[in-house]
Amino acid sequence: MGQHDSDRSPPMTKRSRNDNDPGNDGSAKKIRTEPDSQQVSLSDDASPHDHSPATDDRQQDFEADIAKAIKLSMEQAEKYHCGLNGESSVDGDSGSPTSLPGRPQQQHHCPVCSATLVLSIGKFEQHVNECLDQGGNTLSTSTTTDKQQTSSWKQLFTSIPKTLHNAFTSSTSATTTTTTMTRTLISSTTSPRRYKSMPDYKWMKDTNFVVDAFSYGKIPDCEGYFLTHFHSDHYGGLSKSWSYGPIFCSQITANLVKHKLQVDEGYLSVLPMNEPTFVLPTIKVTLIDANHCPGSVLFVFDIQHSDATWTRHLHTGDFRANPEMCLHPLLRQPDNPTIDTLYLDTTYLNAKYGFPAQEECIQAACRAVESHIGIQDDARPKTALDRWVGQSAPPSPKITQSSAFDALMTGSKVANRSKGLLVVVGTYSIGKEKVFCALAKLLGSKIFVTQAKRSILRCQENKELENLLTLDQNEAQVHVVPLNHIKPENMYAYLKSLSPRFTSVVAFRPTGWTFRATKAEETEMEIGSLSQVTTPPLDRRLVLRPGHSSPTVKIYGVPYSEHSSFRELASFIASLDINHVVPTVNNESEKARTRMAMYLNKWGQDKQGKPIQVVPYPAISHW
DNA sequence: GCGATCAGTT
DNA sequence: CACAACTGATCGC
Repeated sequence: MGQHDSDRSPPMTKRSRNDNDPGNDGSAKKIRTEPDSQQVSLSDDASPHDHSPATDDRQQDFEADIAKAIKLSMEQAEKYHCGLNGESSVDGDSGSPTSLPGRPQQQHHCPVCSATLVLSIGKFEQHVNECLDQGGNTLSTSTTTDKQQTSSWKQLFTSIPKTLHNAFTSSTSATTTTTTMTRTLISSTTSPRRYKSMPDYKWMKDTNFVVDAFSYGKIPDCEGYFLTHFHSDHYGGLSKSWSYGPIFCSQITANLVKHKLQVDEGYLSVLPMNEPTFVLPTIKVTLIDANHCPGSVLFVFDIQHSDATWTRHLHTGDFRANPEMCLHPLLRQPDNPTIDTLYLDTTYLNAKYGFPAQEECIQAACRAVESHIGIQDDARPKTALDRWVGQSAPPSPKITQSSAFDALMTGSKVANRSKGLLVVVGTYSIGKEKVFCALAKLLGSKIFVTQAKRSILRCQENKELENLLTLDQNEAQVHVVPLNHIKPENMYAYLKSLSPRFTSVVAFRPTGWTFRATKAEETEMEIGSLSQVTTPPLDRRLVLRPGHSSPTVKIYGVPYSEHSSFRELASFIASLDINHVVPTVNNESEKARTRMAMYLNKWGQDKQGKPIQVVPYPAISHW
């Protein structure tokens, strides 16, 4: 996102950054029972959630206008910042935050009160801020003086929670809109950090818990911070100075948080896997493996109400959906309660994202390595088979023959033939372990990692994995390096540094976006019914093609994703009983939101009146 | 010098 | 160009 960095804390401020953190929208409510305004209903009583194209377009214009206006306001507010606490303003640099003299007046739409206003940008900002301050209950079009604007900013970041609380308890659709809008505006990319507020979907409904929300400072009334997994875009804001409340997560994630961020152990509350655990007298939480990265979990929240009834919500964090999850004793239908609200990882909730199962990718990577072992064999006379294998895009039946051929060779012979071949796998700090483990197994090799990487892997408490690791580059034919190191120049240099132990290198970049559905597949997915979308493709063969290829260096992208594909998301939704879905990814774009709502509504309709059963699968590990 | 954040990169 | 997630640079304190 193109962030503009025009906003710095004024030097004289006495408030700490955290004090400035608004943590505002919606944060002051008690138990939340309002439906999130962005959720999509999958239930029979599916209330249409106003996503007509016309509305969206206008909405988009509003947001764009407002984002601009807000940015300007922020800059102006910045100048006043010293006065925000009601302390005497420091004179000097503040200057006059005028309404930009010389600007023509133009028509604007206030996103809060919906009024159409003909005002200069500066005056318009004042109006919007006033509206925001009042929780959207004003229809006033009056402008404010500069001084009033100052106090209006103070209010926005200190008093809004109360305002919104009131708004929430009075529960009108207008205030719901306001809440969402407030969030949208303030968290827009043009806003300075300390004004960032938390999106609604971070609150777990019917609780005072938040999920993956560490970058908003202290969140008022928040009783617990849940962390789904250890990736920086989810733990962002966590550091050793964390003191805002208990963090609930898996053992592996807790290990990583301790090791990498030095968060005080006292704040870490490890929950067991697969075992409903009371975190409050009326709330139990179950962790289920999310199939994303080590330690990643789904959170099942079961909440008991005062009338002794229970409500269930499921937060997927980041996840790669598979049949195993839907067959989990605590999720499978019909043995378990309906999921009222599903907080869904919608990263790839778009028909253009179709990619193979992880197993298929790993197989394909293994076949690629096998083909290079063939090429490496200078001693062996060239056969027709070798010539096939040596082609850059060998037809897959011949690949199969190659695998069969290699399988016939004795272990030592394979090892000998591949001795000078180095296999490099790129990873982020955690994740993609299955890829390098499978390759190491194929080659009967250990895995080279740096010390730093080893201590990260040790957080998984997996002795089998640890025993495969080595710190000696020469001892392992499989090397794990940071993903962004895998580019041609680096690989040539790396190979040279390891000469003469290794003579060629095959490198893999496992990443989700290498692969795209064909246009035809995309169209079918786009318009297909739920059962059509969940139907697997007939041809699931995957042949990797190197993105870079020379006699000594080959680099392959592998469509190895740790997020669900479009088809898997559809399969997951089809396999469970769900009332509502709240997307947790791609929410910033109106276009994406509309698109996601469209799919979810359609699928919801397709499910009507049909019994819930797990979508047929070729293996329990994938659809 | 440390912590936080953003732009750039694959 | 898609995306997620990381690194390095830069800023403020």
